[in-house]
This record gives sequence, C-alpha cells and structure tokens, in this order.
Amino acid sequence: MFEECVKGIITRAVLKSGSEEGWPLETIQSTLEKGLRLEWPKKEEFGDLSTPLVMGLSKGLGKPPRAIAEKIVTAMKDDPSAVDVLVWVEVAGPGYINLTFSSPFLYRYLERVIGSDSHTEKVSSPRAINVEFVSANPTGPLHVGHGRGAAFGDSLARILREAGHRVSTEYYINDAGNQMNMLGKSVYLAFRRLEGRADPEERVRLLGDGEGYRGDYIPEIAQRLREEKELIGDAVRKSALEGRFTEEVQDAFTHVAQTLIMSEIRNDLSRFGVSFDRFFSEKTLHIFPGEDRSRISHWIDLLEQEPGGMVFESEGALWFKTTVMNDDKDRVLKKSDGSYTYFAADIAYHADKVERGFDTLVDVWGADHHGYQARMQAVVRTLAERAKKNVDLRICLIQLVSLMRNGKAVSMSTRAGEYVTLGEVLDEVGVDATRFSYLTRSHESPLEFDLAKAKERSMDNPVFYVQYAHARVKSLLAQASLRNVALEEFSAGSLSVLSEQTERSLIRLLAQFSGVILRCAESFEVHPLTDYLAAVAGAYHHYYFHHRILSSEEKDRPVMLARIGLSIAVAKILKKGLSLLGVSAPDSM
RNA sequence: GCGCCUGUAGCUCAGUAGGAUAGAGCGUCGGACUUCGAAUCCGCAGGUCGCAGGUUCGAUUCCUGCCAGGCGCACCA
Repeated sequence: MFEECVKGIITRAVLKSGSEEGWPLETIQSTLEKGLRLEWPKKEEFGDLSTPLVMGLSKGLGKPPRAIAEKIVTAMKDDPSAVDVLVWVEVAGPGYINLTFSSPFLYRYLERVIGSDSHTEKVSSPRAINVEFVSANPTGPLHVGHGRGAAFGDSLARILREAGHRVSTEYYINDAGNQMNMLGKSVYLAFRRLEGRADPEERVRLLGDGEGYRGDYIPEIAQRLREEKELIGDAVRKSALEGRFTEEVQDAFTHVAQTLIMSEIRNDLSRFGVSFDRFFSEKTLHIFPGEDRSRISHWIDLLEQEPGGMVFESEGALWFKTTVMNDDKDRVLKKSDGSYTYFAADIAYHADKVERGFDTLVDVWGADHHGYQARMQAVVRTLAERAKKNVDLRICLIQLVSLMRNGKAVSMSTRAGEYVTLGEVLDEVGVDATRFSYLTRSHESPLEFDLAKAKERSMDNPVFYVQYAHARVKSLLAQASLRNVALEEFSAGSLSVLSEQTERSLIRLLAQFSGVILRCAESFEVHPLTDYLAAVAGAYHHYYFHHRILSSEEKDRPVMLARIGLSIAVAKILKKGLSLLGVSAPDSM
C-alpha cells in the first residue's frame, strides 16, 4: 500500500520532470528500474519513506543531485493524486527525497489492519516455489543443527506463502545406499549384544574398520526389536539369533531401523511445528515403475542426449561438466563400474522438481555442503535450458549452531553418536523459545545457542518480550470489557484522535509490516521479521508505559476507543508475525 | 594449496544493490510500581566497522592483498 503508492507518485514526477527538462528517456528508465528503492529511515526526522534515487540519476545526467531532486519534488507537489497521501516532500542531505505520509492515510491503513486478519500485500508476480529442507538421513535422531534448518525452512516457506507465492515444502529422504546398510548392521550387532551373543569377529566382518552407528538410539531400537517380535518376523529373528547375517536379515533390520527412526524424526518435527507437503524417498529414484531401468538412468540418458555436451564420457566413466559454474572439477555421474553416484540421484531429484512445474527451487543445506553449490547450480541451469524455462535454484546454507549453557560450550564429543538432539532441546527450552532463538540471527551467521538463556523467562529473552506485548493487549481488552467497553464502538473517524507523537511512531512502524515480509521473501531471509517483531513489541511497551489507555471519564472515551483500536492492530500484527515464525502468541503468560 | 562463510560496542548480533550523526539486546552504572500486567519503562557510559592499499564527490558496504576463526575440497553417501 505505502511503497507501491509512493513509487507511482515518484515515477510520474520523474517522467514529467524529464520531459520538461529534456533528460534522456533511456537514462531515466534505467535509473527508475534499478534505483527506485524506498526505505523507512530509522530517524523519523527524515520522513516516513526516503529514496536515494536522485543520486543515481545525477550520475547519468551529469547534473548536481539537489537541483534534480528539487525539480522532481516540485512535480510531486503538483500531482493531484499525491495530496491525499503525502503531507510533505523534501530534498535532504546529499539529495535524498524524503516523504511524509498524511495522518488520514495512516489511519486508513490502521483501519484495514484492525478490520482484517490478512492485510499483507502480495508480490506482483507469484512464483511456484519448492522449499526443500531438513532432509536429514534417517540414520539417527535430529540434532540441534537440523533444528536450525527446520525452523528456517519452515518459516521461510510460511513467509513466501504469505507474500503470495505458491509454495510446496519437501523432505528428501536419503534412504538408499550404504549408510542404510550400515545402520541395519549396527542395529543387528546391538541386537546380538543384548541377546548375549556379541561376537567381536562378527563386528569386524560386518563393519570392517568402521564403527557403525553408536548413539544410544541404536540399542534402544534393538531392544524394541526384542520386545515387539512382530517387527522383524520369526524367520529373520531365528537367523539373527544364530548369527546368520543373510540378505533378508540385512533388509529387515535396515527397514525396521529406518522406519522407526523416520517416525521419530517426523514426531520431533511435528512437535516443533514443522510440516511437509511431501516426503520424497530417494529409493523411488532407483526404480522406474513399468520400465527396466531407474529414473536416475532415465534422466542421465536424457541429459546425455542434450546438445551442449554437459554430460560426457571420459576414463571409462560418465561425467557432468560442472566446471561451467566454476566448480573445481567436473563430477562423476556413473562410475567406471557402472553404478551411479549420489550426485546422479540428486540430478534426478532436481529434474523431478523441475518437471513438477516449480520455477524456484530452494535448497536449505547445512553449511558443510557448500562445496555442492556449484555443481547443483550447473545441473539446474542445464535442466532449465532443456525445459526451456526460467528456473532459479536458491541455496540457503545454514551455518553451524554451537550449543552453550551459561556461556560455556556444551561438549559435543567427536565420538560418533554423541550429540544433543532437537528433542532434548525442546524438552528443556520449549518450542517457542527454540524457534525464536534460531531465527533471531541471519542463517549465514554461526549461531551460539545458549540453553540457559533461551529458557530464561525474563527480559533477557526476546521471545517473551514479544509474546508479552501480545498478552498485554489481550489483558487490556479483557479489562476493557470488564468496564463495559464495547469494542464494536469504533467508527471510521474515531482514529483521528490519535495525535500523540508516540502514536504516530507506532502506526508508522506497523505500516512497515508488508514491506518486511516482502523483503524477507525477496532475499530468502527470516531474521528481518524477527527483528521487526521485537521492534513492534518495544514500541508498544514504550507507548503503553507512557500513555494511559483505559479511562472511566466520559470525555476521554473517544481517545480510549482509538487507543484500544491501535492496541488491537499491534496485537494482530504481532500474532501474524509470530505465526510466520511458528511461535505462539499467548493471550496470557 | 584451492573454495565457501564469518570478523562491527565488554558479550551476542543487526545494518551494507556506495550515501544523511553506524544500531539493538544483554552486561555495567543510575533512576521509575497508590494507576490498564514492573516479564515493563527511562537515562549514562561504551566504536580506528580485523589490517593495509585501490576505485569514488563519498567506502563499514565494491576491488586487491594480508591476518584470524569456522567449514569443505571422493569414480563416498
């Protein structure tokens, strides 16, 4: 509402000035395209919206910025459609154009917020976006690092949806390959140990020098297999007890272990407020119903036939020319022994996403996968060319989480399997504080997560600060209704009694909500929203402390009603914003 | 050796498609509860934006080179 409206006014003024002054149209248009950026200045003395547009224009025109800006400002003041919206336009500093909204325009916005639960502006060109995140191997429980990716991916998806995009979320299950077999073996060996039939030689025979999976969950699964006999069946059980590690034994143990772990993962995720539209199994890429080959080979063959030579043979193997995207070296798809690499499966998976019609693919990865970026970009570019459409691959690398307790690092031993799980963190600090803490920082920044601070219910903790602001409004409304104030009493004109400076500042801040959402959606970030909500809560606490809202004096009634209205708007925006972060907005705390 | 991320106040971090006096929370210190929730509010102090060059009217932001921390560099998955 604000940005779009102002952009129109500025564009008209620039075009008008340009035609009067004879500025080259080309310069004007390219500047408008790139330089028409609007920001809400931190200092209110600089107005509500500000644009450095003229600084760019001045370079193209070779004229001093302030003179150009003056000309444009004059044209804006002459624009009849601007009088409703703006009360003040000025040139400031080196050549900024600063605008100030009229109060009626701000009140109109406030009314919209109060009157509806969904007032977010939508993007002008919605995209079909697939957000893939978590995708942790089903070989163990989710840990704190996965949690950060889960919170980020889920909230990003919610924000993109709120901005008007068509969004689908997805978890890619790496349920094929050696890792899964190793998992099965680890559980089998634990099972044997629990049965009192541990055999060091057998361990070496199955795992070689490797240690297998060693977390506590391995013996727990084995214990369940002992108790719930139907899980593996009698035949497999008999073989296992006798130490005959056949193919059926391997398959049964792998299958059961994976199923149990995956259900544990889903459990943690749903507890964390994270849901997926789809779980995509890698296994389904290794087959092709009704055909004699896999979907992997199907896609690799297709790409091999493409002109351009992206897929080529060398040294007895099949390669993908990933160096076109500045990868260090080209990558192998099909090994000289004829089997496919994991990379080939990834190609098939991304090809599948493109084929399903997405034009933006978001991959949320742990930062340790950064070496894969170049090759996946190369793949998606090739797939897009083949499909003859624009497909963007957006890779979000989630930096490391280091767990602290009262400023001291929680030991995360390098010994396999010893780490703090997401479930344990949720037990200790709860869903709201965990999600909020994960989302206060840019995902590109390593995060220190202090368990003690995160669960502290104090002003130390921004979650409660924001939630408290919401609860405060709700409590206020309860008080109001005890005093027989009917909330239906608002009328269109009643907000105009909000004339305090703090009230204007608060409304100004609320007005930025859509801009924040759109900015997050554009840059694929979440933390600007978290910051914004803390700012709104802070502004409301400040306002609340300095101004009495409820009053029993009849003469104060119009102001009281308007202030209640403003409070309701604050609560609505906090609630909406928190819901996008997956954090609850409690009525009382 | 090559690549990616990070380096901003005592601590944890925002900000930067080049632009107005670089911000917040915590911590320190000092204030505010007979009033709608003090889980709140107000104030003070705290900065060579890692270092050195370069481009520019203007650089914390862009370029180059260093330094420090983290993470990666398989015909593994």
